[in-house]
Amino acid sequence: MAQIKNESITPRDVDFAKWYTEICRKAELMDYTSMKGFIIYRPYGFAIWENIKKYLDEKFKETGHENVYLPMVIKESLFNKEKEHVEGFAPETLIVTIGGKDKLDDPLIVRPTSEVLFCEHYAKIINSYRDLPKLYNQWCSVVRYEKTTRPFLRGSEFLWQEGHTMHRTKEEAKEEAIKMLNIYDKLGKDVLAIPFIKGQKTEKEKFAGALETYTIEALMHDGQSLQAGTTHFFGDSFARAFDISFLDKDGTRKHPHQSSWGVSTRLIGAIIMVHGDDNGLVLPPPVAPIQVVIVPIRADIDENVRATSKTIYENLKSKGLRVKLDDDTSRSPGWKFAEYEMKGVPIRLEIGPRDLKENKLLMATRYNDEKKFISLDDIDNIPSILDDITKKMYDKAKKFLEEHIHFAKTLEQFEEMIKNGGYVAIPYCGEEACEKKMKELYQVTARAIPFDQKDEEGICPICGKKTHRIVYYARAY
RNA sequence: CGGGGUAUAGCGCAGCUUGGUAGCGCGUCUGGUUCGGGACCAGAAGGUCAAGGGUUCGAAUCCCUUUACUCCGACCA
Repeated sequence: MAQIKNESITPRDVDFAKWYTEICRKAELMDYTSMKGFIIYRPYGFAIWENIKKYLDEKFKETGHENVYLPMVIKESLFNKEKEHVEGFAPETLIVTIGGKDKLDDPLIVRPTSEVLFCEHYAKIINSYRDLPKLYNQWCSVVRYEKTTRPFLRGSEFLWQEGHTMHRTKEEAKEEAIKMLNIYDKLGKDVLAIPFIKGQKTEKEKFAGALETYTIEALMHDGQSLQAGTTHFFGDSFARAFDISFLDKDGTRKHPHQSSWGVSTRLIGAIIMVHGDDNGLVLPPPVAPIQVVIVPIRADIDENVRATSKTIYENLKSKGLRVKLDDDTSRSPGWKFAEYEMKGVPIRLEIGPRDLKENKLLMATRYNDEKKFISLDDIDNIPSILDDITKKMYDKAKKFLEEHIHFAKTLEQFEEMIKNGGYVAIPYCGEEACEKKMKELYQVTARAIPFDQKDEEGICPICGKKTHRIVYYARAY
């Protein structure tokens, strides 16, 4: 159990929301601007995003995707082509109506997502089965004019990647959506140390215009669920609306099938709320802008401390680690300890004259708040210690997740179980009316129909219909 | 978009009820002593009191409008 060392931050269990925003600011991840919902990603926060981006970009390329860049505005008449899509996004679009001094006849919508732009382009470049699949991805920002905003979780503008792909067959497009969901899941395990629930969205919760939406849901420390990423299978509805077709091998003209998928800077919010504690941020090593910080003690008077710190710094750097040597003697060690804990640096090495005489130094690990002596030779093991930290953080989060999944057969059981937060599963009849009822009764939404479920007969506790599926409900961000 | 709360120095706040010279703590800068869990002393800098309007001889303070943040709902990555 981490003892509270930093008195300047609101404890997590006292006021989770306040704790969250304090971390965002005090760990120097972001700052507000005078435009509602538009935030500044400060270097430390942006670096986390860059690390996520780097991992994903490699994975995308490994799986045959190409990066492109499309315009940030979409003219209204183009946007209006796919009915469901428009209805889904219309309430939160930001629209440019003036260019120079002239009022625009066809206003420009600042992209809330780029499906229609991709479709307009695909219509021109897809003519033959040989042109398929098209596997495009775009790194950009999108604008959704939100009514209530929170740093990283919900803003008027956020950074993301959006993959948009076109395929010859329905099966292939659907397979793509599942494949990318699995890449996100792997990102969670390898990079974010966050276990996800993988599943399908209900009719009510799926993306505007999609046939099926798949989701990764993460459980925050306060028991609420966060939709961390989604992938969509569109079928050929957009292709029909945008008149995209190709001549297949058999000589007939067909509409290609489409997928899209995205994760956003919301993942930073997930990292904060899954791993953070009362001393601040706790970063999994793969995303940490600083993985190891070296704090020399009495470096001003001790040549050995100074030289050894430098040697260790160079050594770790040569291993490809992101390491910082903080030899600023105008700050006390105590100040530095608190500072790097607030910033969630996974490993801190304290190098002082006393220990150095015995050829050892202190290693503090952030995620479990432990300090132990290691020998100078152990420095070479730090890369594997960092890997281990990622695994342990994942295991810890997974245990928390598993402890917060329950199964209810009746509404009475549901009511009792949902009080403690987390997910409560009930038999899923598929009726939207039942979902709405659940929301009215318990302020919960259907988060996912998990892929991983037993084929057991159950009865929807709302309408009484028989079913073989279950759905997870939770309060959500 | 509905209901509440907030806005005074970089951060946290007092001052407002009862209008009359802009305050405190932390941080910042300088010098010195310090340095193994947010050190100490001395000195200094830093503010159109969110913005706009009104009342008044005079407004941080009273009135109106707008904006942002925040919490609770409705809507969503």
